[in-house]
Amino acid sequence: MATAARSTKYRRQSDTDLSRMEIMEGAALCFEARGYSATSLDEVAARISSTKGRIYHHYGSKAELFLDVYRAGMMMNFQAIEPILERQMPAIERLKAVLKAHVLCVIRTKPFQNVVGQGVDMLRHGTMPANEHAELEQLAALRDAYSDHFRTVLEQAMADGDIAYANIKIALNSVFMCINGPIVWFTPRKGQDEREIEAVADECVLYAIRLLGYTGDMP
Amino acid sequence: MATAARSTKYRRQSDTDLSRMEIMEGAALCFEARGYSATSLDEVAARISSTKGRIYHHYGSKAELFLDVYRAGMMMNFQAIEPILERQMPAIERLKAVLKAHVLCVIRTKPFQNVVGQGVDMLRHGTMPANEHAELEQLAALRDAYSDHFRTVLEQAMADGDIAYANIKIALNSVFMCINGPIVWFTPRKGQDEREIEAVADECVLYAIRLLGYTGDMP
DNA sequence: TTGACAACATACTCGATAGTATGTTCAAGT
DNA sequence: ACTTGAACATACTATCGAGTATGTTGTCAA
Repeated sequence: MATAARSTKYRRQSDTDLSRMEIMEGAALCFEARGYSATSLDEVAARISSTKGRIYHHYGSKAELFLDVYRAGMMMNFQAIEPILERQMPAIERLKAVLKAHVLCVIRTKPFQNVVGQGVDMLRHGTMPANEHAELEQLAALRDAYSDHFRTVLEQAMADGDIAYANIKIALNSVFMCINGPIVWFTPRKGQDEREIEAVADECVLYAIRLLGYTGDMP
Repeated sequence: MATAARSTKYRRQSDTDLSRMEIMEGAALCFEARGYSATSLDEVAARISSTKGRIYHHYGSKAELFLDVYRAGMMMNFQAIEPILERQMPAIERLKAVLKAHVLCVIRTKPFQNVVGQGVDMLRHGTMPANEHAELEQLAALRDAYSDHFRTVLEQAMADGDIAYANIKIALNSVFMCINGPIVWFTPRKGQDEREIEAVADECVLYAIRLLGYTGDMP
């Protein structure tokens, strides 16, 4: 009985998560296309051939949905790079690998990453209603933690003498601008296979490490 | 009489331009802080201690005001770099100079540049009502022309063998991401003098040309 | 001085949309 | 069979903000 109840609960939970994910994907596309405040929940619902009722069944407000998309985007990023951080290799190699993993991730999850970006400067300028503001800051902390992973690898590679920068804040910001670039300028074309995407990513990574003073070649 | 009428007209025109500029500055700050669609014209009016009536006296719509800010931002950019393009010097030196002029310009006119950025991806995603859409495309062409100036210098420096890139579209995008970075991450601090700002600009330029494979030092 | 107009301010309208209240369906449990 | 509740859809309300209509003031020309 406990088992039955639990299995039921799990199945239900799974259904719920599936439904929420579908909503989030539609929301991410809409937010990317027109921005948070220009997007109506009716649009989001229409995109997934549904109605606003479904969204409000799963989310308490528009802001709550936005924050869930934000969180999902950050999770995708962490999952992309964390396995690499544990590898035993020279810092410069780990840096290359982590940068490439990040670029591939942002290309593949572009709408979500765009929402992350919107969330970042939403916090910076204090939009967002007061009640959700707490969670927004929590997500910003997540973003900082993510950024710190890169900062650490940068400092190690700098200590090894493989790269050189003046001000780490500016250097890190510039690197992020560079590897997040595809969020802005990349447009997937019809019939673009995995090879081409990887080539784009490689070029972005090359520019990012060159920016840091690296003069070697790419593997 | 004709002279008197013209002088009056000119003075009026000057007053009008002053008033419009004040409105534009308020609008740029608001658009930067909360985005185009989240910004109400009442907010813009309040920021300049005025009312919506004044704005609608000078502009036919919210979109029209936005486009005027966009255009003003682009003009600031052109004025910053055009004198440099005519200088006689090696392409790589002209590249450095033009990059620095751009960075200094975006730092000094940050709110306007932010609006330019919003305008760019407004076109990309087809927001903006149909009637103003024509002018938006006209402004996008301006933006392309601006970008072409950089592309040209890049190609010359490449021909001289001073820099090296694989795909010029990706390289150019990466350079712009880098030198436009301050629009996003730069926050002016109290008592920050011209020297510090120039140091930030120099570092951005350094990263931008390193990104292109330049291995020399900065002057 | 008076008429006219530019440059606003004030006071409205009206459509869009976030949020809510209520209705419907269907699957699972008893 | 009947109940219950999750997962929606439908129908409504309330607010906010773009745009408009009208009022006010100061200035210049005749």
